[in-house]
Amino acid sequence: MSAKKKSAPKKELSPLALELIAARFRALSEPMRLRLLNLLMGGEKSVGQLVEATGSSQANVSKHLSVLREAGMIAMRKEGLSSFCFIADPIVNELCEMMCSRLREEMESKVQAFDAGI
Amino acid sequence: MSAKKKSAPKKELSPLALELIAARFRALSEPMRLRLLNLLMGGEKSVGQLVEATGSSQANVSKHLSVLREAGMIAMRKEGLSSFCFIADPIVNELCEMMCSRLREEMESKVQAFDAGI
DNA sequence: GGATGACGTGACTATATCGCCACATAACGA
DNA sequence: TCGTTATGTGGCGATATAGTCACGTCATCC
Repeated sequence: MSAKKKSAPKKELSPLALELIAARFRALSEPMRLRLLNLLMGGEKSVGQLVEATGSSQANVSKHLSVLREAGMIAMRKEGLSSFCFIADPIVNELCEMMCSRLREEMESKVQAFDAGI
Repeated sequence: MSAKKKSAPKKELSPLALELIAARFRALSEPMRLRLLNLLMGGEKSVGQLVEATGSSQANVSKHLSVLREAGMIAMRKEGLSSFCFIADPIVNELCEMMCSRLREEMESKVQAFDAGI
């Protein structure tokens, strides 16, 4: 074949791949879902615990958990009456921490620019 | 102070931080914007070039570029009649490549599970 | 000055999503 | 079986967003 794998001067992503990637980012694009993920980073929790921790309604939490589950970011484990959620994709931690540190850098640079009188 | 920086057993994110992080992920949650970013990974391009490459309308491309610009992911450079766009935040490459490779892993594991007859 | 090309922007429609409500479902105990 | 508890789900209204159309703006060329 003439195609060389390592060169790849221009790799166009297929519409399906674009939609899949967008869907995963979309799952992370809501503050409430980020909050739930942030809580789950401290270990698995039941839906009720998440409801109490967030102060939101149970229905709302349940729907957001469904979104995260369909995106493959969390998984559920049933135990008696309760359903326990846990992070199923380690990429969640990486992505969130990366974004957090990046935001912190930006804000700090803005503070520096402000202090410099620019 | 009693608070130790390195321990941080539970770090709750502020509503502002959550909204800022969500806004950045939201900018990446649309296939068309991912497509534009993917094109810009090959180097800076004018708006017209992006319009031609995507086949979308000029107005639509312009609006998506505005979203990416407000999210701080790209920047513009005017040269004569044209405006050239380029990726301003290196996190874009990392995030997209990370997500791409993660998706590839998942799909491959699904293929293996399918081949295994599960 | 007037015409042209490249780009941004406001108005509009269609669609998607959030949060809430009520209700349905499943598991457990008396 | 009946009631209680924990969770999932369909419907609803309000809001947000993608895409399109038309128009405005700015730089360039005649």
